[in-house]
Amino acid sequence: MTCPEELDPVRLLTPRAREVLAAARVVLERDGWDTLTMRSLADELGIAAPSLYKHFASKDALRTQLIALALKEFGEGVRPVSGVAALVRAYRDVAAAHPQLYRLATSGSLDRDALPPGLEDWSGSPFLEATGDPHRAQALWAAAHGMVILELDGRFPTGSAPEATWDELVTHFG
Amino acid sequence: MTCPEELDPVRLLTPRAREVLAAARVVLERDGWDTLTMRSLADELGIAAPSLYKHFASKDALRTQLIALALKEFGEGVRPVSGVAALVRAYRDVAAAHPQLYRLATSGSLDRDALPPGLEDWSGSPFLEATGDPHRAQALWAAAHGMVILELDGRFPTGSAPEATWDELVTHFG
DNA sequence: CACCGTAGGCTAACAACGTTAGCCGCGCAA
DNA sequence: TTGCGCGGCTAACGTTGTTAGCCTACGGTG
Repeated sequence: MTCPEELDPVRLLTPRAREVLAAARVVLERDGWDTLTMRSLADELGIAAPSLYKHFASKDALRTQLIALALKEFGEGVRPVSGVAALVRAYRDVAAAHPQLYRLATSGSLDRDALPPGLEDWSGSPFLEATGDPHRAQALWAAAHGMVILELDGRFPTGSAPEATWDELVTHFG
Repeated sequence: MTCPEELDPVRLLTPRAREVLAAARVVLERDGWDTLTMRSLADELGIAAPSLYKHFASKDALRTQLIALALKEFGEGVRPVSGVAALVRAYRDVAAAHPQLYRLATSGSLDRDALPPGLEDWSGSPFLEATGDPHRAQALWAAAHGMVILELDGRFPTGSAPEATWDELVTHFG
């Protein structure tokens, strides 16, 4: 399932800006957000750091575009899906495939005004479809996110969450 | 319920270091972690920034001590408690009372070697007591954390999670 | 053809950040 | 008295995000 075109965040970017964004993705996933420096990103592109500001107003604006990209891709990666178990499984997998992007997209503040209107809702709608109820959807999403982010941050004693813990979650919401 | 003395992270600190830590708490809750600067913290104490390094080896070491403090206090704030509903309620309240400290303590990497051994387990044990099963405990904790952190970061459309969403969570795990 | 705006680079520089080096004064114990 | 350690200080470094100002190539328009 692919994202409706009017929600595609890349749509409004100039071609060169898309290349910058793509490079930022690579560096992000390789180094993490805090280690992604305007200079290191510029190096990746073979240009000087200040040149980046021809394409993005600030590092934070770049972050917002990366988040928008993530919402699109995660939304696509989790759709189509039927049933809570499959949704949770897909959510988990898509996060594990791009851990740094996931963390960036789901942690800290979010500049909603800079996002294509409707993208955030579209990205989360599979949870609504799987549960049939808005509050159940929110609760399931929060639970799945909690599992993923704690696992990403190595907060479980075993390092990653045991399969049985995931099963527990699915059981309660299934 | 109070934390066993041998788990108290403040125990090993010099008196002056405790004052620095207390000031850091104030500044953290007021400004947030990224805006807490070695210089701003020093200002709060009326000293110069480099002097802080007489008490903590780095900003990250300071962060670790704040996290240890948080584990202790959150563990205390949530105990004694009986039943899933009451635990979730207490968890939510204690996080809402110190949002910045909560975010700091539960996000990003954790230097376990610098924590009093057993503190992390002790802090999480109420979930084990309330559920009676390790995996259920982990799942419930992850779900509660997901709710709290998404709410703190303003990720719910309504700003904060509706009461009904919390009820949903409690219902499924109750 | 001459013109000019725009896209996209560049260097130099700034302020703020975490951090280090090196120095100094006080108080207490041998 | 001497020494030492605790807890301050200033000066400075490298790195960060960011700004200012300049230059070049190119694509359309008079």
